[in-house]
Amino acid sequence: MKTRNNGRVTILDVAKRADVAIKTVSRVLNNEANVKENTRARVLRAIKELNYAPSLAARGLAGTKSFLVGLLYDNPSPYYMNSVQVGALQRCRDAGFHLLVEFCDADTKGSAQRVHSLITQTRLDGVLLTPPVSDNTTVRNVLNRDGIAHVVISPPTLEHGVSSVHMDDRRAAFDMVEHLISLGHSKIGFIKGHPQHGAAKVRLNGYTDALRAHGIEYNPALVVQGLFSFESGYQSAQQLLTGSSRPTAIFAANDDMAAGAIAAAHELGISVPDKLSVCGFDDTPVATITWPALTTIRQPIVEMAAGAADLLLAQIRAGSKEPKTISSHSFRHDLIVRGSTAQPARR
Amino acid sequence: MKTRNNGRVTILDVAKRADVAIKTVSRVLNNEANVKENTRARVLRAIKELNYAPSLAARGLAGTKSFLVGLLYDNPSPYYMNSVQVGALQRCRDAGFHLLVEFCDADTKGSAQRVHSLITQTRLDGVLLTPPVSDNTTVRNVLNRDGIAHVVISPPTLEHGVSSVHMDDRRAAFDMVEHLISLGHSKIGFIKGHPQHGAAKVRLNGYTDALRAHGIEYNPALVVQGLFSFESGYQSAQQLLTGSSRPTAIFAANDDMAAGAIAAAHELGISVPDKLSVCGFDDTPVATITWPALTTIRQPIVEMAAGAADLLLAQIRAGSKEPKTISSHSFRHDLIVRGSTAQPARR
DNA sequence: CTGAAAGCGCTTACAG
DNA sequence: CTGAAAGCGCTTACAG
Repeated sequence: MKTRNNGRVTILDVAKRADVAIKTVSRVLNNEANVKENTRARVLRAIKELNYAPSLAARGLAGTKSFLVGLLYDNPSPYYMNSVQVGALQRCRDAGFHLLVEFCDADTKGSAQRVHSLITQTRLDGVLLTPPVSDNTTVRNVLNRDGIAHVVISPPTLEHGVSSVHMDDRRAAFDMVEHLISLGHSKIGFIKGHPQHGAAKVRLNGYTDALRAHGIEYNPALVVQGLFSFESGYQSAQQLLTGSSRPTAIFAANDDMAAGAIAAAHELGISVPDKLSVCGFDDTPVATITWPALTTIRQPIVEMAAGAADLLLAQIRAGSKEPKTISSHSFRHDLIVRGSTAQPARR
Repeated sequence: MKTRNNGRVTILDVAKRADVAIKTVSRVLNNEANVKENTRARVLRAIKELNYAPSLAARGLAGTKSFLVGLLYDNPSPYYMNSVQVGALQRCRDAGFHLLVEFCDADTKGSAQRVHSLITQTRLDGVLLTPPVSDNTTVRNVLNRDGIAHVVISPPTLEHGVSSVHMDDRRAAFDMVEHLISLGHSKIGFIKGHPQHGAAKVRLNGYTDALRAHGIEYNPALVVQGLFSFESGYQSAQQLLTGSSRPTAIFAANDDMAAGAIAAAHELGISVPDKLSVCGFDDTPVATITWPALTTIRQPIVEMAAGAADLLLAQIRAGSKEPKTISSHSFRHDLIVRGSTAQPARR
């Protein structure tokens, strides 16, 4: 009998050594019931002695699970992405799953086709969607059609039938503006996030909510469009600070833009926080790198990603049992006050 | 004949539709020679019509390739890691490979065992090592023993028989110090990188080289230990700036620490660059977020990672043909002068 | 230039 | 509680 096996240790080697059938080894591998304690111990010993690890390809081909989870991303902030990966990776590893990172151009028409190919090729057990892919309904439709478990991280809006982890961005932005108002500010500028990112709009809503709640009239001249980048924050702040109605505080929809606003203030010789308060959103490391350090909203990204992985793994374990296990998990935000906000300068 | 196929499109469906044997479809899939143009076209059409994508698990199990590349990392800077991933991911995708991201604790004894398990489970075709995993000889030994193609990104030292991409860190640090000297500085502080990262030592060597080349005596009081983090840069700079021999310039072994040094200067009321020049290394986005923006060394991380992926994919394609194709690629650095360095203040 | 058969290393579906 | 057989969807090794 010829064989192409390159001396790799297979389930058959383990079975022989433990003097059982391969099916029994398989049972031990998959933690199935109905294995005598003694037999299980013998198999485990053989596995250890042979340094055996089962082939994912074979398991995937024969069974229903690939032990592969996909992480779809597109161009997010490096800090954000890194945190997501750390959180997701840890849970996947603990559960014996591997993480496949795939770039997913949010704009392109071809994304649906590419996600479908990815799934048929790799037989992904589940997929994690990060913003702005979270907003992409085309991709989500493909996932639904192909019956692939998925969890959306920070979806633009909460929907029935969609598993997600999220934070109350609107409330968080509200809290931040209230913080500024409580310091005595009323001319508060706002730099909006990327127009195509769902969370961006919600943060603007929180801003206007807070103004309304405190009887401050909304002034469109104080709201400018940003793109979530340092550069866009810099330009937007410049616009606000050299315009006709100069704010005493600027709230940027993320930390990078807030850092840009601080740079613009430095350049214009406007000292922060004495003459201008600046605050951001997310509490990425950027927030402590600026001078002064940023008052911001802490978003627990690592925990959220870990939570998303937990939800996904639970769905995968449940399999295709009806009803589908849809669940969402909401995370708390925190207002982090640092040196970049203070009372407005006296006249 | 019962079947467990869940209505998935397989190579057999394609073969039937194109009226050929599955072997012929396989040939087309793998771009093998010896297929009549007409036949190939017929098969390709069937593939398109059926929206067929071959199962990686089946290909991996039957053949010699898994189409999976591993990226081993441990705790690097988010910016660095993100850039590496972007560069590697793009090339892998273009070549039809998928990227498996795996955390690899550089310290732990168990890393060898875990890497071996990873390889036997997933049958990775190749592995990319990022610093500080690049320094881990235990992991590299496992890779060699298991005969897995791998490329090391920025290894601590260049070795024969190891494929790598790298930059001349020593020369780059030399250039930076020479820049400071040319501005008129002679009391130049240095903040060292993490003691366990290979590149860190090399940058220190470049610093001492430059001093020697310009007849400036090495002063140990001007060299302090950092950890590549913002916080460690902050503390190290504080130490340098409040010590007995205060430098007129500080060169930090990466941008994060340089940002920390700028923060320390701000806190002590020492203006940058008027009273103190500060410079970093890497040219991450951090370098443009600080105020003033950092003079630094640009390291082409995305290009280096893409180059590493190219080398790895070439090795994989070459297969186990002797002699092993070991090659290294050296990348050029650039000195980027921004606002954080200037002539020293006059007495 | 094309194809029929065996095999990759597991799990599924049964049987006992 | 355990096992023998079939099958997953491909590639390898041949044969023609």
